[in-house]
Amino acid sequence: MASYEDVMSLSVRRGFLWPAVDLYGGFAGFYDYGHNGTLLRRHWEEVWLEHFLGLNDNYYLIDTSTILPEPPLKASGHVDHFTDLLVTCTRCGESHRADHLLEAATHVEHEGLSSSEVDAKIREAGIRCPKCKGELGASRPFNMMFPLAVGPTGKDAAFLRPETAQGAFLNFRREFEALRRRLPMGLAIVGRAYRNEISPRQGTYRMREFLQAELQIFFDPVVFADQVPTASVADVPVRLCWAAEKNEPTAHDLTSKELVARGLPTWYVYHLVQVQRFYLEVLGIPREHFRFAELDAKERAFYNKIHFDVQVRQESLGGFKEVGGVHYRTDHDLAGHEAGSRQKQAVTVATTRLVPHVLELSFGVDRNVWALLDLDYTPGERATLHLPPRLAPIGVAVFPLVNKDGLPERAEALYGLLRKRFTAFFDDAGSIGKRYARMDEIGTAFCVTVDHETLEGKGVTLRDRDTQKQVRVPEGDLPARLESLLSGEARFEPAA
RNA sequence: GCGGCGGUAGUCUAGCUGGUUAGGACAUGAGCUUGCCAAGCUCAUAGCGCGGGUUCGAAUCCCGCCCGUCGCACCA
Repeated sequence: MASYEDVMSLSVRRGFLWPAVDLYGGFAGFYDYGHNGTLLRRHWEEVWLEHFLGLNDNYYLIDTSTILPEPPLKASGHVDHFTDLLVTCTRCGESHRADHLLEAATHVEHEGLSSSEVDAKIREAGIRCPKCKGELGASRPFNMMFPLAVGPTGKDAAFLRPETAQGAFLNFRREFEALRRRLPMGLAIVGRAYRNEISPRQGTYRMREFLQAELQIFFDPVVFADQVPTASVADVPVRLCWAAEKNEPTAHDLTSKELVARGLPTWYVYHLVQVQRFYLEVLGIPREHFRFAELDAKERAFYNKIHFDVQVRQESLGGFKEVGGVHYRTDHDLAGHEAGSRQKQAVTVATTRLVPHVLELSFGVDRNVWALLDLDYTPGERATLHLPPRLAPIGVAVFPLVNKDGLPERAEALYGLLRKRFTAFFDDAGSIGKRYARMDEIGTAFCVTVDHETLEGKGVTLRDRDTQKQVRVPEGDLPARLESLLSGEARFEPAA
């Protein structure tokens, strides 16, 4: 666990991440990744893809446009739901959401009203500022999406995509054909999304440009439960809290069976287990720092029927914070695009004709990287980033014990060999202890040192980050040994 | 967006009741050392967020902006 200051200091000093454009004073809501941050993030993406595409043979990665014209975003609901009309009090300057004020005063929902209609209704109902009773000014639209002018006239409205998900829905029909009409079908996208956040804060937690990793699973709700091995997870405890407990730092363990008994679909619970496995086993998040958090109907997005957030407790962000979500979007998206595009989205599988439903596994990549930095970093005398070996920016570092007697040349030759298979790093500056310390702080799990015994054919030393223990390994065995250590197949055994 | 607090080398910080060659620690680079965990010595690099104002003189006082942070609002 590390404080916000510790995470930022490490990130800046060691080339993980920092505020974008800080040369010019910074640009709120945007962060850049340095060389180590980029490697860490890429490794996170690799294990994410491996884990989630591995859930089914029919799950694939695609890549789609980050700019979308208005019609699909109208159909998805973003144009209407993503735009709020704000009214500002002429006396105290406080801004309020017009629809909230109207709803509070008239107890009627007011959706999709224009700015002038809202102004008329506010006057009609005689609504004043709830804070100071001052007179309210004219309403103005605030859209969380970034508008763009595309083409020479810029007449056709377009936006930077507010989520990657739409790319999967827009390409559903094409991929369904290309993948030979099978369900379930999974389309994953790892890419950037953009939201004009009112107040971006807390490092990479809330940004205006961010990376999402999402898997949209298209399925037939009638048969999906029989298509996933739900029995295999029946007794697995799932760590979660209910909507009413979300503000408490608590969590319970309920088995999959119990969750199903409470009314969650078996296929939904199965995916909760798979997401939990990713966090606990692949990312190595301590169990007590992980939970799912239920969202009630009021908090859920308009399209979600069942929604649990994935949360990781972080000291730097002050508690459990959302890093992902498991959303049952029903047929909302495909049905919406069917209406918007007037193109049929229903498909026939075997004898059933249906508009597939969608289960969305959605993750904020930057938030995940931040969570790893928070949880895995222990600052102090022996500052160490305890990343899972595979995720570390550098897989293996190679050092000569001293800079004489031909050791540097020998070490460099070994480095040249290893770098073809691993993310390797060579260093001959300063003392050996300092080099180990530097590697500890960026999470390098294994360091290889060439010493005088190496020259006598007695192999090299292999050092483990977390125990600081060493073993001698014949140079020829090194690649295979590192391979199994980095993949997690083998553990470092000082006695071996 | 509103209000409180803040912004000094890469990092952490002293200085902030105006006058300092803006100090330190760590980090970084070069060299000498170095025989396994941030050792030592020598030298070096590098800073007052941006802009304006007050003043003989501004890191220091005032204003605007930017950025950060906490609270409110927002987070479909």
